[in-house]
Amino acid sequence: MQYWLFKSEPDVWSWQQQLAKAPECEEWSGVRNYQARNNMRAMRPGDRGFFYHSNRDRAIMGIVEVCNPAHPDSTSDDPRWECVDVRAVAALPRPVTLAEIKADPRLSEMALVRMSRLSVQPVRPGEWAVILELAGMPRDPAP
DNA sequence: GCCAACGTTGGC
DNA sequence: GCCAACGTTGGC
Repeated sequence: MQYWLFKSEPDVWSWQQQLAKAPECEEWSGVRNYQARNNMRAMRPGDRGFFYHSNRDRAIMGIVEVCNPAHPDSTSDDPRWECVDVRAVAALPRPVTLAEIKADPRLSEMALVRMSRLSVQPVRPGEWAVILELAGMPRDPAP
C-alpha cells in the first residue's frame, strides 16, 4: 500500500464535501498535469492519501482511500487525462498546517514543501506517520 | 493583490 | 530543438 496527497482548493471541492459523500466514491477529476496524472496511474485500490486544502486554509484536513484505479476523466474529452476515485475515511482530529509541516525538520523533504505546485503527490511512510502524530492521531484508522 | 515557480505554446 | 511569451498555481 502506498501513500499520497491530494490537493484541492476548498472553494472548488472541500474536505467537508468529500466527507459528506462518504462512504461513496468520488472522481478526483480536473487534473491536467502529467506528473499528477502519472501519480494517479500508479495508485491501487486501498492506497491512502491526505486531503489538503490549498489557498486560504493551507492544511491537511483528512484521510481518503483510493477506490478505483485510474480511468478516463469524465470532465475531459481528451483521453490523456485520467483520474482515480476516492472516498473520505476519517477527518484528522486536528488539521496539520503547511506552516507546521515546514517547521518540522522530519518533513523537509516532503513534496508539498519541495514541489508546491504539484497537485497529486506521493507521501513517504515516515512522513505519513509524522503527520498523523502532529494531527493527534497516533493510530492509522482501520480500513 | 502580488509575485515566484513552473508548465505550455508557438515562432523560428 | 531552443527559447521567449504567456497562463496558472499557490504561498504570502
